[in-house]
Amino acid sequence: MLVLNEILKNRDAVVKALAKKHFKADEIVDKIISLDQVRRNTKQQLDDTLFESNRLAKEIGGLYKQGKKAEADALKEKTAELKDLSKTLNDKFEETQSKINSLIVEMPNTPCDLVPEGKTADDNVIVKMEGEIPALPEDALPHWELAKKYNIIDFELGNKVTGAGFPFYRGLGARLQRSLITYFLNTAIDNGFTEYQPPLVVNEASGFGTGQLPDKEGQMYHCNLDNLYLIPTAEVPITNIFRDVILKEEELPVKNVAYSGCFRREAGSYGKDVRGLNRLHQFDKVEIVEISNQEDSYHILDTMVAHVESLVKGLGLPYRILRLCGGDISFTSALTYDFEVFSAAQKRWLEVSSVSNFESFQANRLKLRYKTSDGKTKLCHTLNGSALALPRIVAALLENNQTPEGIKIPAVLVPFMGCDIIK
RNA sequence: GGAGAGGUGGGUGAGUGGCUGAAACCAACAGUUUGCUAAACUGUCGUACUCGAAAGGGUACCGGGGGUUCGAAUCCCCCCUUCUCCGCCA
Repeated sequence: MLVLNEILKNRDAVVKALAKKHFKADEIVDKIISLDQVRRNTKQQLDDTLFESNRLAKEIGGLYKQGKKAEADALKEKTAELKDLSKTLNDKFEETQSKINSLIVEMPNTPCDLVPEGKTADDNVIVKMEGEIPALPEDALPHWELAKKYNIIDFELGNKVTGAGFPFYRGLGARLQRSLITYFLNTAIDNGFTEYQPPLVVNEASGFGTGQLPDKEGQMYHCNLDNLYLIPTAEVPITNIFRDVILKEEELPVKNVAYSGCFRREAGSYGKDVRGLNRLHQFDKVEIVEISNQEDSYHILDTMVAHVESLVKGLGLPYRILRLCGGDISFTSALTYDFEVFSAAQKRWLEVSSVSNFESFQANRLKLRYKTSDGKTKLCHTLNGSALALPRIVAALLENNQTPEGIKIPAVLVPFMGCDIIK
Protein backbone atom coordinates (compact mmCIF):
# COMPACT_ATOMS: atom_id res chain seq x y z
CA MET A 1 0.00 0.00 0.00
CA LEU A 2 1.05 3.57 -0.64
CA VAL A 3 2.35 5.67 2.23
CA LEU A 4 -0.30 8.04 3.57
CA ASN A 5 2.08 10.94 4.11
CA GLU A 6 3.40 10.69 0.57
CA ILE A 7 -0.14 10.86 -0.78
CA LEU A 8 -0.84 13.93 1.33
CA LYS A 9 2.42 15.65 0.44
CA ASN A 10 2.46 14.87 -3.27
CA ARG A 11 -1.21 14.81 -4.16
CA ASP A 12 -0.84 15.92 -7.79
CA ALA A 13 2.20 13.79 -8.53
CA VAL A 14 0.44 10.68 -7.22
CA VAL A 15 -2.69 11.37 -9.25
CA LYS A 16 -0.62 11.95 -12.36
CA ALA A 17 1.49 8.83 -11.87
CA LEU A 18 -1.54 6.62 -11.32
CA ALA A 19 -3.13 7.89 -14.53
CA LYS A 20 -0.47 5.89 -16.31
CA LYS A 21 -1.97 2.79 -14.74
CA HIS A 22 -5.36 4.01 -15.91
CA PHE A 23 -6.46 4.55 -12.36
CA LYS A 24 -8.45 7.70 -11.63
CA ALA A 25 -7.09 8.77 -8.29
CA ASP A 26 -8.22 12.36 -7.82
CA GLU A 27 -11.51 11.67 -6.06
CA ILE A 28 -10.14 8.97 -3.85
CA VAL A 29 -7.13 11.07 -2.90
CA ASP A 30 -9.27 14.06 -1.99
CA LYS A 31 -11.44 11.82 0.12
CA ILE A 32 -8.34 10.60 1.89
CA ILE A 33 -7.11 14.13 2.48
CA SER A 34 -10.34 15.22 4.11
CA LEU A 35 -10.64 12.04 6.16
CA ASP A 36 -7.11 12.56 7.35
CA GLN A 37 -8.08 15.95 8.73
CA VAL A 38 -10.87 14.30 10.68
CA ARG A 39 -8.47 11.62 11.83
CA ARG A 40 -5.94 14.12 13.15
CA ASN A 41 -8.52 16.22 14.94
CA THR A 42 -10.10 13.19 16.51
CA LYS A 43 -6.73 11.84 17.54
CA GLN A 44 -5.88 15.12 19.24
CA GLN A 45 -9.16 15.24 21.13
CA LEU A 46 -8.81 11.61 22.10
CA ASP A 47 -5.29 12.08 23.41
CA ASP A 48 -6.33 15.13 25.40
CA THR A 49 -9.19 13.18 26.95
CA LEU A 50 -6.97 10.28 27.84
CA PHE A 51 -4.42 12.67 29.28
CA GLU A 52 -7.07 14.09 31.57
CA SER A 53 -8.23 10.59 32.54
CA ASN A 54 -4.72 9.53 33.38
CA ARG A 55 -4.19 12.66 35.42
CA LEU A 56 -7.39 12.08 37.41
CA ALA A 57 -6.59 8.43 37.97
CA LYS A 58 -3.30 9.44 39.52
CA GLU A 59 -4.99 12.04 41.66
CA ILE A 60 -7.51 9.49 42.88
CA GLY A 61 -4.72 7.12 43.75
CA GLY A 62 -3.04 9.86 45.78
CA LEU A 63 -6.25 10.72 47.60
CA TYR A 64 -6.91 7.09 48.56
CA LYS A 65 -3.44 6.88 49.96
CA GLN A 66 -4.14 9.89 52.13
CA GLY A 67 -7.41 8.35 53.22
CA LYS A 68 -9.53 11.02 51.55
CA LYS A 69 -12.14 8.61 50.27
CA ALA A 70 -14.97 11.10 49.79
CA GLU A 71 -12.90 13.36 47.55
CA ALA A 72 -11.67 10.41 45.59
CA ASP A 73 -15.19 9.15 44.99
CA ALA A 74 -16.22 12.58 43.76
CA LEU A 75 -13.45 12.51 41.18
CA LYS A 76 -14.47 9.08 40.07
CA GLU A 77 -17.70 10.44 38.72
CA LYS A 78 -15.78 12.83 36.55
CA THR A 79 -13.72 10.02 35.10
CA ALA A 80 -16.87 8.16 34.13
CA GLU A 81 -17.76 11.01 31.78
CA LEU A 82 -14.27 11.08 30.35
CA LYS A 83 -14.45 7.38 29.80
CA ASP A 84 -17.60 7.70 27.73
CA LEU A 85 -16.09 10.54 25.79
CA SER A 86 -12.88 8.70 25.07
CA LYS A 87 -14.84 5.66 23.97
CA THR A 88 -16.82 7.75 21.50
CA LEU A 89 -13.71 9.46 20.23
CA ASN A 90 -11.84 6.22 19.96
CA ASP A 91 -14.62 4.64 17.91
CA LYS A 92 -14.64 7.63 15.63
CA PHE A 93 -10.88 7.54 15.32
CA GLU A 94 -10.78 3.87 14.46
CA GLU A 95 -13.62 4.18 12.03
CA THR A 96 -11.93 7.05 10.24
CA GLN A 97 -8.64 5.26 10.25
CA SER A 98 -10.10 2.14 8.72
CA LYS A 99 -11.96 4.20 6.10
CA ILE A 100 -8.69 5.80 5.11
CA ASN A 101 -7.03 2.44 5.10
CA SER A 102 -9.55 0.80 2.85
CA LEU A 103 -9.23 3.71 0.42
CA ILE A 104 -5.45 3.50 0.33
CA VAL A 105 -5.55 -0.24 -0.13
CA GLU A 106 -7.60 0.27 -3.28
CA MET A 107 -4.83 2.37 -4.80
CA PRO A 108 -2.21 0.66 -6.94
CA ASN A 109 1.47 1.41 -6.62
CA THR A 110 2.69 4.43 -8.52
CA PRO A 111 4.63 3.35 -11.60
CA CYS A 112 8.13 4.72 -12.00
CA ASP A 113 9.05 7.06 -14.86
CA LEU A 114 10.48 4.25 -16.98
CA VAL A 115 7.09 2.55 -17.29
CA PRO A 116 5.84 3.11 -20.82
CA GLU A 117 2.36 4.42 -21.55
CA GLY A 118 -0.03 1.83 -22.84
CA LYS A 119 -3.12 -0.24 -22.27
CA THR A 120 -2.50 -3.87 -23.08
CA ALA A 121 0.29 -6.39 -23.45
CA ASP A 122 0.70 -5.16 -27.03
CA ASP A 123 2.02 -1.87 -25.68
CA ASN A 124 4.82 -3.46 -23.68
CA VAL A 125 8.24 -2.37 -24.84
CA ILE A 126 10.66 -5.02 -26.02
CA VAL A 127 13.97 -3.95 -24.54
CA LYS A 128 15.92 -6.93 -25.74
CA MET A 129 15.47 -9.94 -27.96
CA GLU A 130 18.12 -12.61 -28.35
CA GLY A 131 18.70 -16.16 -29.45
CA GLU A 132 17.75 -17.95 -32.59
CA ILE A 133 14.27 -19.30 -33.14
CA PRO A 134 14.81 -22.84 -34.36
CA ALA A 135 13.36 -23.81 -37.69
CA LEU A 136 11.41 -26.94 -36.89
CA PRO A 137 10.00 -29.30 -39.50
CA GLU A 138 6.28 -29.17 -40.26
CA ASP A 139 5.57 -32.26 -38.19
CA ALA A 140 7.20 -30.83 -35.05
CA LEU A 141 5.28 -31.80 -31.94
CA PRO A 142 3.98 -29.56 -29.18
CA HIS A 143 5.39 -30.40 -25.74
CA TRP A 144 2.34 -32.31 -24.55
CA GLU A 145 2.78 -34.74 -27.42
CA LEU A 146 6.50 -35.00 -26.77
CA ALA A 147 5.82 -35.63 -23.10
CA LYS A 148 3.69 -38.58 -24.10
CA LYS A 149 6.02 -39.85 -26.78
CA TYR A 150 8.98 -40.08 -24.41
CA ASN A 151 6.83 -40.93 -21.39
CA ILE A 152 8.27 -38.18 -19.23
CA ILE A 153 5.19 -36.25 -18.15
CA ASP A 154 1.82 -37.88 -17.50
CA PHE A 155 -1.11 -35.52 -17.47
CA GLU A 156 -3.81 -38.18 -17.41
CA LEU A 157 -2.29 -39.86 -14.41
CA GLY A 158 -2.40 -36.49 -12.66
CA ASN A 159 -6.09 -36.24 -13.54
CA LYS A 160 -6.73 -39.63 -12.00
CA VAL A 161 -4.83 -39.09 -8.79
CA THR A 162 -5.54 -35.41 -8.18
CA GLY A 163 -7.17 -33.49 -11.00
CA ALA A 164 -6.44 -31.35 -14.04
CA GLY A 165 -3.35 -29.23 -13.70
CA PHE A 166 -1.42 -31.64 -11.48
CA PRO A 167 0.82 -33.68 -13.77
CA PHE A 168 3.21 -36.44 -12.83
CA TYR A 169 6.79 -36.12 -14.01
CA ARG A 170 8.38 -39.47 -14.68
CA GLY A 171 11.87 -40.81 -15.29
CA LEU A 172 13.98 -38.29 -17.17
CA GLY A 173 11.06 -35.87 -16.96
CA ALA A 174 11.34 -35.86 -13.18
CA ARG A 175 15.09 -35.68 -13.45
CA LEU A 176 14.84 -32.73 -15.82
CA GLN A 177 12.79 -30.89 -13.19
CA ARG A 178 15.37 -31.62 -10.55
CA SER A 179 18.20 -30.60 -12.88
CA LEU A 180 16.62 -27.28 -13.70
CA ILE A 181 15.99 -26.53 -10.04
CA THR A 182 19.59 -27.34 -9.20
CA TYR A 183 20.90 -25.26 -12.08
CA PHE A 184 18.76 -22.28 -11.06
CA LEU A 185 19.66 -22.53 -7.39
CA ASN A 186 23.36 -23.04 -7.97
CA THR A 187 23.55 -20.04 -10.28
CA ALA A 188 21.74 -17.89 -7.74
CA ILE A 189 24.06 -19.01 -4.97
CA ASP A 190 27.04 -18.17 -7.20
CA ASN A 191 25.53 -14.72 -7.60
CA GLY A 192 25.43 -14.15 -3.86
CA PHE A 193 21.93 -15.28 -2.93
CA THR A 194 21.20 -17.20 0.24
CA GLU A 195 19.15 -20.35 -0.26
CA TYR A 196 16.04 -20.98 1.81
CA GLN A 197 13.59 -23.86 1.99
CA PRO A 198 10.38 -22.23 3.14
CA PRO A 199 7.17 -23.73 4.46
CA LEU A 200 4.69 -24.42 1.67
CA VAL A 201 1.72 -23.30 3.73
CA VAL A 202 1.37 -19.96 5.45
CA ASN A 203 -0.98 -18.36 7.94
CA GLU A 204 -3.44 -15.58 7.32
CA ALA A 205 -1.12 -12.81 8.51
CA SER A 206 1.43 -13.77 5.88
CA GLY A 207 -1.24 -13.79 3.19
CA PHE A 208 -2.04 -10.21 4.14
CA GLY A 209 1.62 -9.30 4.39
CA THR A 210 2.31 -9.86 0.72
CA GLY A 211 -1.14 -8.79 -0.45
CA GLN A 212 -2.68 -12.10 -1.54
CA LEU A 213 -5.34 -11.49 1.09
CA PRO A 214 -7.97 -10.24 1.22
CA ASP A 215 -8.32 -9.61 -2.55
CA LYS A 216 -7.00 -12.76 -4.15
CA GLU A 217 -8.37 -15.18 -1.63
CA GLY A 218 -9.94 -17.32 -4.34
CA GLN A 219 -6.57 -17.83 -6.02
CA MET A 220 -5.07 -19.74 -3.11
CA TYR A 221 -5.80 -23.20 -1.82
CA HIS A 222 -7.03 -22.97 1.72
CA CYS A 223 -6.79 -25.58 4.49
CA ASN A 224 -9.97 -24.81 6.36
CA LEU A 225 -9.30 -26.91 9.39
CA ASP A 226 -6.13 -25.04 10.32
CA ASN A 227 -6.80 -21.81 8.45
CA LEU A 228 -3.60 -22.08 6.45
CA TYR A 229 -2.99 -21.28 2.80
CA LEU A 230 -0.90 -23.15 0.24
CA ILE A 231 1.64 -20.71 -1.14
CA PRO A 232 1.14 -19.46 -4.70
CA THR A 233 4.85 -18.57 -4.81
CA ALA A 234 7.85 -18.71 -2.50
CA GLU A 235 7.68 -14.93 -2.48
CA VAL A 236 5.03 -15.20 0.22
CA PRO A 237 6.99 -17.04 2.93
CA ILE A 238 10.35 -15.51 1.93
CA THR A 239 9.10 -11.95 2.03
CA ASN A 240 7.13 -12.50 5.22
CA ILE A 241 10.36 -13.40 6.98
CA PHE A 242 10.74 -9.65 7.17
CA ARG A 243 7.27 -8.72 8.34
CA ASP A 244 7.57 -6.23 11.23
CA VAL A 245 11.34 -6.21 10.99
CA ILE A 246 13.73 -3.28 11.24
CA LEU A 247 17.04 -4.05 9.54
CA LYS A 248 20.30 -2.17 9.85
CA GLU A 249 21.24 -0.40 6.65
CA GLU A 250 24.56 -2.26 6.50
CA GLU A 251 22.62 -5.55 6.34
CA LEU A 252 21.21 -4.45 2.98
CA PRO A 253 20.77 -5.62 0.36
CA VAL A 254 19.31 -8.92 1.50
CA LYS A 255 19.46 -11.46 -1.32
CA ASN A 256 17.38 -14.59 -0.84
CA VAL A 257 16.51 -17.43 -3.17
CA ALA A 258 14.11 -20.30 -2.66
CA TYR A 259 12.83 -23.21 -4.62
CA SER A 260 9.25 -24.21 -3.86
CA GLY A 261 6.23 -25.88 -5.26
CA CYS A 262 3.62 -23.26 -6.11
CA PHE A 263 -0.11 -23.82 -5.83
CA ARG A 264 -2.64 -21.79 -7.74
CA ARG A 265 -6.32 -22.38 -8.17
CA GLU A 266 -6.26 -20.30 -11.39
CA ALA A 267 -9.98 -19.76 -11.12
CA GLY A 268 -11.45 -18.73 -14.43
CA SER A 269 -8.70 -19.96 -16.77
CA TYR A 270 -9.62 -21.95 -19.86
CA GLY A 271 -8.81 -22.70 -23.47
CA LYS A 272 -5.58 -23.22 -25.36
CA ASP A 273 -3.63 -21.12 -22.88
CA VAL A 274 -3.91 -23.87 -20.33
CA ARG A 275 -2.93 -26.75 -22.57
CA GLY A 276 -0.13 -29.02 -21.35
CA LEU A 277 2.36 -27.21 -19.18
CA ASN A 278 1.22 -23.72 -20.06
CA ARG A 279 -0.80 -23.29 -16.91
CA LEU A 280 -0.89 -25.64 -13.93
CA HIS A 281 -2.37 -25.74 -10.46
CA GLN A 282 0.89 -26.98 -9.04
CA PHE A 283 4.26 -26.09 -10.50
CA ASP A 284 7.84 -25.56 -9.47
CA LYS A 285 9.63 -22.27 -9.30
CA VAL A 286 12.83 -20.78 -8.03
CA GLU A 287 12.18 -17.29 -6.73
CA ILE A 288 14.63 -14.52 -5.91
CA VAL A 289 13.73 -11.86 -3.37
CA GLU A 290 15.82 -8.82 -2.56
CA ILE A 291 15.43 -6.15 0.06
CA SER A 292 17.20 -2.90 -0.51
CA ASN A 293 17.52 0.63 0.78
CA GLN A 294 15.64 3.36 -1.05
CA GLU A 295 18.58 4.54 -3.11
CA ASP A 296 19.80 1.30 -4.69
CA SER A 297 16.65 -0.55 -5.64
CA TYR A 298 16.67 0.27 -9.36
CA HIS A 299 20.28 -0.73 -9.71
CA ILE A 300 19.41 -3.98 -7.94
CA LEU A 301 16.49 -4.51 -10.30
CA ASP A 302 18.97 -4.36 -13.19
CA THR A 303 21.22 -6.94 -11.55
CA MET A 304 18.23 -9.23 -11.04
CA VAL A 305 17.27 -8.90 -14.68
CA ALA A 306 20.85 -9.75 -15.62
CA HIS A 307 20.74 -12.80 -13.36
CA VAL A 308 17.53 -14.11 -14.95
CA GLU A 309 18.92 -13.39 -18.38
CA SER A 310 22.00 -15.49 -17.66
CA LEU A 311 19.73 -18.42 -16.75
CA VAL A 312 17.70 -18.29 -19.94
CA LYS A 313 20.78 -17.73 -22.03
CA GLY A 314 22.48 -20.68 -20.39
CA LEU A 315 19.63 -22.91 -21.51
CA GLY A 316 20.01 -21.66 -25.06
CA LEU A 317 16.41 -20.56 -25.40
CA PRO A 318 15.41 -17.66 -27.62
CA TYR A 319 14.10 -14.97 -25.31
CA ARG A 320 12.93 -11.42 -25.12
CA ILE A 321 12.73 -8.98 -22.27
CA LEU A 322 9.74 -6.69 -22.02
CA ARG A 323 9.25 -3.58 -19.99
CA LEU A 324 5.60 -3.71 -19.00
CA CYS A 325 3.42 -0.77 -19.86
CA GLY A 326 1.14 1.06 -17.46
CA GLY A 327 -1.87 -1.03 -18.41
CA ASP A 328 -0.17 -4.40 -18.08
CA ILE A 329 1.99 -3.89 -15.01
CA SER A 330 0.68 -5.38 -11.80
CA PHE A 331 -1.17 -3.51 -9.09
CA THR A 332 1.74 -3.65 -6.67
CA SER A 333 4.67 -3.02 -8.98
CA ALA A 334 6.52 0.20 -9.76
CA LEU A 335 8.50 -1.32 -12.62
CA THR A 336 8.38 -4.82 -14.08
CA TYR A 337 10.41 -6.69 -16.66
CA ASP A 338 8.92 -9.85 -18.11
CA PHE A 339 10.96 -12.59 -19.69
CA GLU A 340 9.43 -14.65 -22.46
CA VAL A 341 10.90 -17.63 -24.25
CA PHE A 342 9.81 -18.80 -27.65
CA SER A 343 8.12 -22.15 -27.77
CA ALA A 344 8.79 -23.20 -31.30
CA ALA A 345 6.12 -25.84 -31.88
CA GLN A 346 3.33 -23.82 -30.29
CA LYS A 347 4.83 -20.86 -32.12
CA ARG A 348 4.26 -18.48 -29.26
CA TRP A 349 6.11 -16.55 -26.62
CA LEU A 350 5.67 -17.90 -23.10
CA GLU A 351 6.16 -15.80 -20.00
CA VAL A 352 8.70 -17.49 -17.74
CA SER A 353 9.72 -14.72 -15.40
CA SER A 354 8.53 -11.44 -14.05
CA VAL A 355 11.03 -9.26 -12.21
CA SER A 356 9.68 -6.29 -10.29
CA ASN A 357 10.61 -3.44 -8.05
CA PHE A 358 7.82 -2.72 -5.58
CA GLU A 359 9.66 0.20 -4.01
CA SER A 360 8.08 0.68 -0.58
CA PHE A 361 4.59 -0.52 -1.57
CA GLN A 362 5.02 -3.98 -0.10
CA ALA A 363 7.32 -2.86 2.69
CA ASN A 364 4.72 -0.41 3.95
CA ARG A 365 2.19 -3.18 4.34
CA LEU A 366 4.79 -5.48 5.85
CA LYS A 367 6.20 -2.76 8.11
CA LEU A 368 9.63 -3.68 6.83
CA ARG A 369 12.08 -0.90 7.61
CA TYR A 370 15.75 -0.17 8.01
CA LYS A 371 17.70 2.12 10.22
CA THR A 372 20.17 4.46 8.56
CA SER A 373 23.56 5.27 10.06
CA ASP A 374 22.19 8.56 11.38
CA GLY A 375 19.43 6.73 13.21
CA LYS A 376 16.49 7.39 10.89
CA THR A 377 13.98 4.65 10.23
CA LYS A 378 12.89 4.27 6.60
CA LEU A 379 10.81 1.82 4.64
CA CYS A 380 12.81 -0.71 2.66
CA HIS A 381 12.34 -1.36 -1.01
CA THR A 382 11.44 -4.91 -1.98
CA LEU A 383 12.05 -6.67 -5.27
CA ASN A 384 11.40 -10.13 -6.55
CA GLY A 385 11.52 -12.22 -9.63
CA SER A 386 11.09 -15.73 -10.90
CA ALA A 387 14.44 -17.31 -11.60
CA LEU A 388 12.78 -19.28 -13.05
CA ALA A 389 9.37 -20.94 -13.26
CA LEU A 390 9.81 -24.45 -14.61
CA PRO A 391 6.81 -25.58 -16.66
CA ARG A 392 7.06 -23.21 -19.59
CA ILE A 393 10.83 -23.55 -19.63
CA VAL A 394 10.33 -27.29 -19.92
CA ALA A 395 7.73 -26.76 -22.64
CA ALA A 396 10.12 -24.61 -24.67
CA LEU A 397 13.07 -26.94 -24.10
CA LEU A 398 11.15 -29.98 -25.25
CA GLU A 399 9.75 -28.30 -28.31
CA ASN A 400 12.82 -26.35 -29.41
CA ASN A 401 15.27 -29.15 -28.83
CA GLN A 402 13.37 -31.95 -30.46
CA THR A 403 15.27 -33.87 -33.12
CA PRO A 404 14.60 -37.13 -34.90
CA GLU A 405 16.97 -38.78 -32.40
CA GLY A 406 15.35 -37.36 -29.31
CA ILE A 407 15.32 -34.25 -27.18
CA LYS A 408 18.71 -32.62 -26.75
CA ILE A 409 19.67 -31.52 -23.28
CA PRO A 410 21.41 -28.13 -22.89
CA ALA A 411 25.03 -28.45 -21.80
CA VAL A 412 24.47 -26.70 -18.45
CA LEU A 413 22.03 -29.45 -17.45
CA VAL A 414 23.99 -32.46 -18.65
CA PRO A 415 25.96 -32.91 -15.41
CA PHE A 416 22.69 -33.09 -13.46
CA MET A 417 20.83 -35.14 -16.07
CA GLY A 418 23.54 -37.70 -16.51
CA CYS A 419 22.78 -37.78 -20.25
CA ASP A 420 22.61 -35.35 -23.14
CA ILE A 421 19.49 -36.57 -24.86
CA ILE A 422 16.05 -37.86 -23.94
CA LYS A 423 15.24 -40.80 -26.15
C1' G B 1 -3.43 -35.42 21.36
C1' G B 2 -2.87 -35.28 27.31
C1' A B 3 -0.40 -32.83 31.82
C1' G B 4 2.55 -28.88 33.74
C1' A B 5 5.58 -24.25 33.39
C1' G B 6 6.64 -19.87 30.70
C1' G B 7 6.35 -15.50 26.81
C1' U B 8 8.80 -8.17 29.57
C1' G B 9 13.09 -3.33 25.41
C1' G B 10 19.09 -5.67 20.84
C1' G B 11 20.41 -9.77 24.88
C1' U B 12 20.10 -11.58 30.10
C1' G B 13 16.52 -10.42 33.57
C1' A B 14 13.63 -7.60 37.86
C1' G B 15 8.81 -6.33 38.39
C1' U B 16 1.66 -9.74 41.56
C1' G B 17 -2.98 -3.12 40.92
C1' G B 18 -1.04 3.56 41.21
C1' C B 19 5.57 6.25 42.70
C1' U B 20 6.92 1.42 35.93
C1' G B 21 7.54 2.99 29.14
C1' A B 22 9.44 -0.26 32.58
C1' A B 23 15.19 -1.55 37.61
C1' A B 24 19.93 -3.78 37.05
C1' C B 25 23.57 -5.92 34.05
C1' C B 26 25.48 -6.85 29.09
C1' A B 27 25.81 -5.29 24.08
C1' A B 28 25.74 -0.87 20.87
C1' C B 29 26.74 4.38 19.89
C1' A B 30 29.06 9.31 21.25
C1' G B 31 32.54 11.77 24.37
C1' U B 32 36.59 12.19 28.24
C1' U B 33 41.13 10.00 29.75
C1' U B 34 45.28 7.23 27.57
C1' G B 35 52.09 6.10 23.36
C1' C B 36 48.53 2.08 20.74
C1' U B 37 45.04 -1.80 22.13
C1' A B 38 42.48 -2.58 26.52
C1' A B 39 40.37 -0.61 30.87
C1' A B 40 37.87 3.31 33.51
C1' C B 41 34.45 7.36 33.65
C1' U B 42 30.27 10.42 31.53
C1' G B 43 26.24 10.61 28.31
C1' U B 44 22.86 8.44 24.63
C1' C B 45 20.41 4.13 23.71
C1' G B 46 12.34 0.88 21.57
C1' U B 47 8.23 1.68 17.96
C1' A B 48 4.07 4.20 16.07
C1' C B 49 0.67 8.15 16.02
C1' U B 50 -0.12 13.24 17.26
C1' C B 51 0.67 18.83 18.65
C1' G B 52 4.81 22.23 17.73
C1' A B 53 9.04 26.38 13.35
C1' A B 54 12.00 24.27 17.07
C1' A B 55 12.94 23.22 22.01
C1' G B 56 9.65 20.23 23.96
C1' G B 57 4.69 18.12 25.04
C1' G B 58 0.69 14.26 24.68
C1' U B 59 -1.24 9.20 23.55
C1' A B 60 -0.72 3.96 22.68
C1' C B 61 2.15 -0.48 22.96
C1' C B 62 5.38 -5.61 28.36
C1' G B 63 3.21 -12.57 22.69
C1' G B 64 -2.07 -11.19 20.11
C1' G B 65 -7.27 -9.97 21.06
C1' G B 66 -11.20 -8.98 24.53
C1' G B 67 -12.77 -7.88 29.77
C1' U B 68 -12.71 -6.13 35.19
C1' U B 69 -11.07 -1.29 37.59
C1' C B 70 -10.93 5.65 38.82
C1' G B 71 -6.15 3.16 37.51
C1' A B 72 -3.48 -3.16 34.45
C1' A B 73 3.07 -5.66 32.50
C1' U B 74 0.53 -7.18 37.16
C1' C B 75 -6.43 -9.76 37.96
C1' C B 76 -10.15 -12.64 34.46
C1' C B 77 -11.42 -14.97 29.45
C1' C B 78 -10.02 -16.57 24.41
C1' C B 79 -6.11 -17.36 20.86
C1' C B 80 -0.93 -17.92 19.32
C1' U B 81 3.71 -19.63 20.77
C1' U B 82 8.12 -21.78 23.65
C1' C B 83 9.98 -25.38 27.12
C1' U B 84 9.51 -30.14 30.15
C1' C B 85 7.05 -34.96 30.71
C1' C B 86 3.69 -38.63 28.41
C1' G B 87 1.37 -40.55 23.83
C1' C B 88 1.86 -41.03 18.46
C1' C B 89 5.11 -40.86 14.37
C1' A B 90 8.89 -40.09 8.99
